[in-house]
Amino acid sequence: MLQTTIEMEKAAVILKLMGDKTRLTMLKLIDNQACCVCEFVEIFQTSQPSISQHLRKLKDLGLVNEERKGQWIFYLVNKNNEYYSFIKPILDQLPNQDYKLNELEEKGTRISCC
Amino acid sequence: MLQTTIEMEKAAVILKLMGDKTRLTMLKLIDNQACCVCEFVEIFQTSQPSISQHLRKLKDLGLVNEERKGQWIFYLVNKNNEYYSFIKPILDQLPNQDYKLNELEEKGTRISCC
DNA sequence: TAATTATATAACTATTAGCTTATATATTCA
DNA sequence: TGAATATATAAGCTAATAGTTATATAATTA
Repeated sequence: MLQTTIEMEKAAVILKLMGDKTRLTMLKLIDNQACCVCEFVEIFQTSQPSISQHLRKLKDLGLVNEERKGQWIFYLVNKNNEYYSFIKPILDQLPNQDYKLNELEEKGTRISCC
Repeated sequence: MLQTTIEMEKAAVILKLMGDKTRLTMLKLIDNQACCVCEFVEIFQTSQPSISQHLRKLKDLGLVNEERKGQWIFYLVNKNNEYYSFIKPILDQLPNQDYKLNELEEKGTRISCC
């Protein structure tokens, strides 16, 4: 078969991280477009440290990249990560979450990255 | 797109369940062939209640089916479950675990279901 | 340069999850 | 029917996880 294979251990770690609604939604969102911490705070209506801690876990596994743009730090799914091919088919089955960003856009609280 | 879609909430619950090495390996094994509790106990070298509790969680979500054959209860991935199409592509990326059953076969501890 | 804004991190707390031990139930077999 | 085998479940313990509060760092702006 042409299927890629991943060690069970690693797969379980990744799936556990994805098995959290906040992190899963984050990944789905930033598979398309970069988002900064303060946007996540508004989208998920939770505290900034909570968001940062979720992002930290995703970053530690290499699933996301961060990029500072001035005072903001933008996060984006790391498509070069060796496990991207594992998570991509999962993300593709999830409902699009872009409406969450559109809501920010309408409220004028979207941070447009240059 | 022709992609199936699943609610975020449900997806997160399923991924969390799959994010455990024991349960993930179980699912991969019984995607092909039925296994009974005592086989899992031997494969994972853990206690019977622990195995039963893992299976219980998978069963509660409808991911697996059980079928009694005499004194044994065999478990199998439920391919009729509405979320099977969600988990199948994940399982397909995992390395085949059948060698674990082959080991039982050699040791003579495989329970052959009629 | 001081105040403000964005983010990260550390410490603490509460909740959850997994395992163990003990026990109950169901089936088989002598 | 009584003993043995297979499985489930409940209760309790411990470890892991997620969130909160407090604080530190970095960049921006007045």
